[in-house]
Amino acid sequence: MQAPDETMLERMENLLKIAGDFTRLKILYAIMDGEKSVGEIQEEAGVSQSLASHQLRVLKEANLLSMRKEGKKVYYVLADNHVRDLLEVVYNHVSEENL
Amino acid sequence: MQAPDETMLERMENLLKIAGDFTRLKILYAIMDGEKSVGEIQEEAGVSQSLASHQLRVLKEANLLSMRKEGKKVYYVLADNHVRDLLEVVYNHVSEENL
DNA sequence: GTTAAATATGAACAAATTTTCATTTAATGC
DNA sequence: GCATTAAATGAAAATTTGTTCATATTTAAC
Repeated sequence: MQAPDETMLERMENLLKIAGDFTRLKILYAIMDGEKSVGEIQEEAGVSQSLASHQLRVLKEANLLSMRKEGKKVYYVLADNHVRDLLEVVYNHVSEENL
Repeated sequence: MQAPDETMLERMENLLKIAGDFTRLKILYAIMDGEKSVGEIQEEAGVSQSLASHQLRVLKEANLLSMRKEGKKVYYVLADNHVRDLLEVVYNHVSEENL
């Protein structure tokens, strides 16, 4: 098999790096079922306001999330189903691990 | 959807972190088609002997690789097809990105 | 037992990342 | 306008990570 070119590998690296963080994983799962406000996300993920906001920005910049403002609140959603697929594959892998 | 428990999330984090590195991605693709010796891997991935060895250990400890010794040489292979699946999903995601 | 080849290891350094804390901006209601 | 709520931001501290360099181990050949 031919390995992806450097640019592709870099993008893959970036996506994996961004998904590969405990806080961000919790955030992603918090909005699996649909959009949530920052406040709801921080509560469900159990992280501080600032941390939620910082990591939401990271996820957004990586195009894993999109957002919408309504009044004082900001709502985030998964950008598409790739994220869901990725997390599913990863979940399946680790649940079949025999440790 | 119910988020995976903390232990699962940690394992997922770990797998994603380990896959999310340029050098390690190159190594993984180097052995996509079958086992290779460390020497072949370092050449194909274009990294130093020491770096190849260090990262092979990381991949091995994460159970992404298994190895076999034969004479002076050590051969590494992908541990299973999950790795392939994961990289495929990630590749598909990034190739559909509109940047 | 020496030498050479292949791989592994440990320590040190540089760089990147995650988190916290304090502050700021934006939107609303009074 | 002022106060309040929600979210974002910036800088600093804390931690983790990736890489290199030098050295060690292992195996085989002589």
